[in-house]
Amino acid sequence: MSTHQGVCCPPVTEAALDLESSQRLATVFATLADPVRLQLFSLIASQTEGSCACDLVDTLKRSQPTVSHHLKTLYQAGLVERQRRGRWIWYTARPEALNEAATLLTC
Amino acid sequence: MSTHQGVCCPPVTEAALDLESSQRLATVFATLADPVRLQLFSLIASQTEGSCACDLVDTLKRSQPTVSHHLKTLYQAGLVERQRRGRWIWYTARPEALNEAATLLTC
DNA sequence: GTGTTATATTGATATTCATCAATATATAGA
DNA sequence: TCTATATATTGATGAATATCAATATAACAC
Repeated sequence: MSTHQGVCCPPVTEAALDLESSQRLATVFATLADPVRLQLFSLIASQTEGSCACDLVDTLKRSQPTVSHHLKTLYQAGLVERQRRGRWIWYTARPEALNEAATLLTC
Repeated sequence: MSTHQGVCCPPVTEAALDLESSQRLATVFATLADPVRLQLFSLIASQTEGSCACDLVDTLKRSQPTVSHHLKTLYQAGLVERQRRGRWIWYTARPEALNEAATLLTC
């Protein structure tokens, strides 16, 4: 963290972002910008043992392909990890990814 | 901030969000999810005295209506304030809004 | 008043993407 | 192998939105 006019500033306000940095950061926010996907992430993150994908369709009231699509998006953004257990796949949150995003916004 | 299984958790991971909460939070993230809009906000936030809208079109290399549209989005999301000075309108960042967003992500 | 400049709005278009049905892939059990 | 189940992928569609040209509004200078 550095300073700007004597006040501690997060990266977003410290200096103007160039287009490339903006694109990278915007991708993080875009991942959380869909309400269904955000709820999906919250569901997974609220269970320390993670969540079985088999349980998420019912809770979200979305089709299986839609849930699978959102899980893929979260995975590719580094927000969740996946682990196969037999026929099932369990997803767990990566809180580090959240911290990285928050670090961009605050000191 | 409360705890979950003995570990301090931000709201997003503390408990599963319902759909309504997810929609509200997702709106905050969606505002920052466009690279041009994020860069625009960063430009404004990096100047403590704010930025004149008249200077932003050249920097962003977008049309005047496009910049105006993004400024409106930022304003409606509470991320910036506007102030008319003669023929010009100056925009300043509201860092509180950033803190609110970050608070959702971390302890 | 007229003219000039700064910003906002309207309307149209193209792109992105959330969603689902259908299908494919993968794993376990018989 | 065959069947059943869990998850992923493909393809199509509709909705949301980023973008711009044209126009409108607002404020100053004259």
